[in-house]
Amino acid sequence: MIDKSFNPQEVEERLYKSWEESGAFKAGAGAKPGADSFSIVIPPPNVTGSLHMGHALNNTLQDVLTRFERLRGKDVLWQPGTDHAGIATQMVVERNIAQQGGPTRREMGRDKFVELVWDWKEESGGTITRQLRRLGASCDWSRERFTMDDGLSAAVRKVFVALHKKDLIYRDKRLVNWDPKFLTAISDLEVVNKEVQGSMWHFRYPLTDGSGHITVATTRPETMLGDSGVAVHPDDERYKALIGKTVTLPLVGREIPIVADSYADPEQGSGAVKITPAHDFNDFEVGKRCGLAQINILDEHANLNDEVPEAYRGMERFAARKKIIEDIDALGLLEKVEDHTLMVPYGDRSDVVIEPYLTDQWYVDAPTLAKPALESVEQERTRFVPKNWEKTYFEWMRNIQPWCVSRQLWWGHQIPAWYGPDGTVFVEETEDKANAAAEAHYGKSVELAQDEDVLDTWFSSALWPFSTLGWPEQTDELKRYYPTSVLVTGFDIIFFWVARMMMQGLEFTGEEPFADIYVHALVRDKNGQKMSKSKGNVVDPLELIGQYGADALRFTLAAMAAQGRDIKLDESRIEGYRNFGTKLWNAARFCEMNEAFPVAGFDPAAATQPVNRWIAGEVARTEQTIREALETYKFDEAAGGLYRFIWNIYCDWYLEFIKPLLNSDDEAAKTETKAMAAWVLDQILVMLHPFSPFITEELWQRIGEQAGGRDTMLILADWPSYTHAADEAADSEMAMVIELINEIRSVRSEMNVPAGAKVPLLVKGLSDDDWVAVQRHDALISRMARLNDIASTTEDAPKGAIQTVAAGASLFLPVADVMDLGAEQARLAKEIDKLSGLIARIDGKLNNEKFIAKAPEHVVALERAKKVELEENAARLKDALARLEDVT
RNA sequence: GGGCGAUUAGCUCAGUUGGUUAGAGUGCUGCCUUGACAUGGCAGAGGUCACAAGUUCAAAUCUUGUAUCGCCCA
Repeated sequence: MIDKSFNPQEVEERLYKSWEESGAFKAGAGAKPGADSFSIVIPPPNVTGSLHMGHALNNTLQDVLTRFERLRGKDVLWQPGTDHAGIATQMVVERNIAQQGGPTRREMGRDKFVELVWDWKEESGGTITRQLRRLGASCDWSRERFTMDDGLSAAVRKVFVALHKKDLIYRDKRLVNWDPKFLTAISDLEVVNKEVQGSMWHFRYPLTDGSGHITVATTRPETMLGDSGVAVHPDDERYKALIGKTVTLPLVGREIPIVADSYADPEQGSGAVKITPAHDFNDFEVGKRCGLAQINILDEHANLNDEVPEAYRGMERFAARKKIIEDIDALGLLEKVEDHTLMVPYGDRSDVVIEPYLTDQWYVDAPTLAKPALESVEQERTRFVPKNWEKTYFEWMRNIQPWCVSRQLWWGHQIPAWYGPDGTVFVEETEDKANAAAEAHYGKSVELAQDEDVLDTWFSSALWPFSTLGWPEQTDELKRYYPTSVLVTGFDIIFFWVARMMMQGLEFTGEEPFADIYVHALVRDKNGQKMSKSKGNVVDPLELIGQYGADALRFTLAAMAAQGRDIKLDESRIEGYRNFGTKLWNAARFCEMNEAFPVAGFDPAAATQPVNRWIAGEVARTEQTIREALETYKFDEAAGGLYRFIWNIYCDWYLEFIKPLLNSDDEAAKTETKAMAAWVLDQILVMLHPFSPFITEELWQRIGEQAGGRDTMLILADWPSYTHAADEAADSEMAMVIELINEIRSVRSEMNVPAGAKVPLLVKGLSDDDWVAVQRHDALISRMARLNDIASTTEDAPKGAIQTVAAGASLFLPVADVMDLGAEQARLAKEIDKLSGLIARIDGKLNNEKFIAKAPEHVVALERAKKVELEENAARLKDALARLEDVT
């Protein structure tokens, strides 16, 4: 006997284990011979990560697709894994060591430190994959990959070398975003610009010829020590005469030129701008155009270096700012200070102010690689869903900058570049090859030193769709599963990851890495705020799983995943969908109690009972809805369709309809009905399984135990394919029955007929066919509308009868003893009023010549038919009201 | 400044190519311990579809503008 309610905690772990151990998650499990492949690579979470709502949504949707396609018999691979998250991981391990009072990473040295990171990874790196299991993710864990695995590392080296040989990777001295906390370069995407209240300082720079001064305005006074010029707009009349003169830089004494460059904005500040090419991205460009010196005044910690006057050397950048302002002021050169709002770059992980910093770094020629990646989407070989995200992609790809891929970290793929004694660089996949190349170059063997830097984590993530399948080896998996079917991801990493996978995939495999890119929403809290630790509004998906079960959380996320819209998660929705699970559970219990178990070889098309023919048609309709919705990534429609079918059709109507049949003496009808009830339940379990795998599998197995066993676990069962269509006669018959019951229930409730009281029903004016149907369904109508008799009449309503209309007929409920005449009059009047309003509206249309002339015929016909029906109903009710008034 | 999106019931959200009496969940009200389910059943109240103008026989839906909010990129 099935328990009274579903207990997720009890079954989730057990079922997950049995799925995984049985091999059901493995690539190709349950595939039909010759089946098409369906593959997804997981967006690899950081190995340091733990499951947040975004992951929960992202992986729920992937799992829905994966399970759906697996049920459909495709050759499915959901490829899981994690990335090594360079800075984040290094940071975590450094912090751990510091907390235990251990040496710093520099004290222990690179090899020892990297070893400790690996130890940490082995011990703690599995958190998020364990959490994905709790969510029910059916990925092929036997193929789990890590971006620093040997195979993936080999792929990284191969790609680096190949790009280098094609000059698509090169070393260059440029300004980078320098993180002075982590002492590494970071990419533009890892910088967050924050608006802060600062000041605009106006400094006077004396002209070297003593003829006065020029005032420059700056938000970063400390950089003036590195100034190598002053720029004014070439058309700015105020300064035209000064172009070509020089100023003597205060505090430093350096003589620097005044140059003309349209970068200087006459409207901003004083219209003259100091130029510090080594410490500002715009100034760098101006400096190049005007031939100004690049003077680096900072060290890697962003303290002032030896390029500045002795008084400032070694000072921290913000302390230096303060002192410089004071010193300029003391010289009488501080003209004024204004309040100013400005954008300041911060490191997204370090949260310190980022310095533009002049260093040697490795760059990927992204502009070149971007071209084919752009065409792929333009020519729709890869499609964004929803489509509007392609604009974001285009925008980024068309303005893409060289990608700085070197990082001054120890945790990551060390760059496969070796330097000879004279600095000549040898880029090769292995040290041996580098040595050989060096020997060929120098004519003798020399000592080489490998580049100390590692690659940006996204460099290896960009290879994920093919490196995880074994590339550069031409493996079977690569042939079967690449290109992948769909990438499921959030829009926040379109730049970081999607664009880069497109570029590398095309460059190295010649094919787009995925056919579709489904971009899902961001999960926000119920007030629409982005969840973040600092705001403290983070909802932990694991807590929700503990509270409501994984199925409820998954169903909620899928039901709310409408395209192009963020998800504001309200816990009451999860509760509602948990209840939905309970509802299904009890429907299964009902079937069990009535010994409605699946019958082998049952053919729904052969059913004879109208209720059964009707529900079989509803099942087919539902299947079509779900399938089409999932094929177009409309997860919300699929979930909604299932919800409505299961609760509002199967439970609310079908199971109620069949109760009299199950208790009848008609053995044939009983047998058919039991088999149908069980068959529909099985269909439900299969179709709901992608969304709520645990409860459906549990029911599948429990029902199976009592029905002589199942051929397979639900996870590997077959998605239905029906040969029968809806039976229109059965549909309209049951629709008529439903209409009658609804109308009687409604009118009873409105007239306060006690819920327990059974009353007789008289029907007048029903068509012959409908009357036959009513008689056929006498038992269930009586039960559901709480009637003790149903009879046909040609007479007017008896005294004291409630009157209403449905199915084109008049319905009389003689309840003289409980009838409140006044209330009945009021009810009828209100009803007539409502109908009159509707009729007037239709008349408005039908009396409009233009409507008749221009609207399509079927629309006009529909309005006419509606009018006739409404008028009939109104006439009946008016009649009823008139007779009531006679009585009073 | 550029781009994208949102505004529909108290709250969270659906609403296909214009034609429905504008829906669901949750909350609210009334009734019901009716043999699957009170994590439930039945019935009900609740909406000028942000605002304005336009296109159309017909607008929640299309166009333009306004307001408010959000995100991304400068």
